Amino acid sequence: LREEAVFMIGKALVSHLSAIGDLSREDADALRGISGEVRTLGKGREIFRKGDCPEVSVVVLEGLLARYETRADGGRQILSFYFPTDVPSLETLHIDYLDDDLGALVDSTVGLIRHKVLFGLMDEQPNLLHLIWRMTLVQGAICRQWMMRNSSLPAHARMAHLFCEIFNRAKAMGRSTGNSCLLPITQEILGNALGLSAVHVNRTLQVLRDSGLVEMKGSRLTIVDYDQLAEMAMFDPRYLHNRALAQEGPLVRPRRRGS
Amino acid sequence: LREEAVFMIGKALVSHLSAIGDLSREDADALRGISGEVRTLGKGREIFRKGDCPEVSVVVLEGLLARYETRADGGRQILSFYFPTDVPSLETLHIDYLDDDLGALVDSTVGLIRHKVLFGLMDEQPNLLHLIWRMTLVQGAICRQWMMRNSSLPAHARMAHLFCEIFNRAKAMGRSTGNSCLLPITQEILGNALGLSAVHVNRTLQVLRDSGLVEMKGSRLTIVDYDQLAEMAMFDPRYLHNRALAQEGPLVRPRRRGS
DNA sequence: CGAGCGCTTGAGCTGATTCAACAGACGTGG
DNA sequence: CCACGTCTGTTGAATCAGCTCAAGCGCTCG
Repeated sequence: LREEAVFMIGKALVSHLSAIGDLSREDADALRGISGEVRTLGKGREIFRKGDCPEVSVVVLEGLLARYETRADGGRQILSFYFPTDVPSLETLHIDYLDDDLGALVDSTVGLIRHKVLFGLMDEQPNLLHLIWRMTLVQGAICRQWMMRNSSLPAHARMAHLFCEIFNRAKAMGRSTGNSCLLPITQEILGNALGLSAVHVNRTLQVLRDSGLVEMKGSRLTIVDYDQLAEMAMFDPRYLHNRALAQEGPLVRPRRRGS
Repeated sequence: LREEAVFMIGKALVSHLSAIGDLSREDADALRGISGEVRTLGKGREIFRKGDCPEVSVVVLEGLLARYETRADGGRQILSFYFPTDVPSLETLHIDYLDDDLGALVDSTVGLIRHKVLFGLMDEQPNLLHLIWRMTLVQGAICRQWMMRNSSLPAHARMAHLFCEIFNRAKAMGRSTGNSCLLPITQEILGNALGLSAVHVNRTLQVLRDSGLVEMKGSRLTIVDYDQLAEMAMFDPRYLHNRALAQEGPLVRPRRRGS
């Protein structure tokens, strides 16, 4: 089982990188040859803390991680979500120390790859270096959208935008089922990401639900009316720089659900 | 004059990169050998637009650029400021197209370096590749702070935080004079960055001014009481990953982690 | 001199917050 | 198996931070 899990690290990287760029056969083989430690993380556990200087990078295999900053008053701001195949903490390859915490929002399993291994890989396959660099840049693009969203959209559009992003990311990684995907977070956590109070998240969510735009129950997010949701959020998936989403047209609207 | 200006491109890069990492003599010489086009940009002019796919990277030599997104309702969100020696649009090295606009907030002069030149440089000096990559990651760290700030700080702390960042960045690049630095922006632009209305920027600024924390007149920002300002903003300059600022703040030794 | 831009001020409004209470689901231990 | 605490979601009421609208002021520049 654990043996098998090790292969998951390479697989996750292959699937993530080929979604944002061209992966040659050799590149893919090299990635699949990666070995690393597989670790399970209990809900709420942190894997890196502000100030850490890790020698490994993390690949999410299952579950959900988040990067967040805890404020003095106890509140926290979530800076990004990491779903399976995402690679948080890539910046530790080139940066002296971490600015914020990285933790599991639910029970999760992650792969740890030593930087040494990654550097070796990138030395031999320059194309992989470009793709990994690109991955960090895509994360930057996502971060800018979060900032735009949290700074200048009203609550309902803010929430709609995040839902669109999450669903699109899930879909792009083959992790959506029809018009729904996993999203195992509480309303409070949603608030931490959106910069809203838990109470207001609750009320805003009700509006979206009652307008027939989304459902959110259990740990599953269901997009009932994507077009309207995307319009409300002014959502344009191109910032995700994901090939599976690239054709979604120059304006806000994707073709048809379930295409 | 223009001949001289060309050298500025290399100089700017040397000074910026050596502030965030170790630059060998050869690295520095290679950078100083860079040639590129120098261009002046009138206030309000854009150099890149959303959707562009430029073949050059920009180095700010003089003035102030910003990356911003214009919303449907006409409002805009500024996503980052670029002061002299900053390199916006680095992500175009590895990404298919730009997500937002890049424009000059005041009359500015920039250097344009062809990607080909940069790639050649990074091929020959791997250390430069690492440093340039790191530069993109530092920009990511700054972006996350902006998100934190705009999502979860009240107006006065938000403004204080931005002022601290701007002053620290200026100081780190040797562009501060005593406790002041250039900041040629209107209150409206400040609002575009902070996600606040111009009116509220005005009132908030008055509070900071009347409390004896900052002055802002002409195009100059003066930090009257840095300590109090930084405390109000919970500002910790380490996210700038700049060596000149490393010793500031309550020092926590970076821990080594991972195995 | 007038025009325009940026700053300032006031008044009223609204979106979001806080505080507080309660209901349902879940899991744990007795 | 039930009793209990905990965690999540829901609701109401009061409050407040920040917004909009609107007017006026003081530059600077043509």
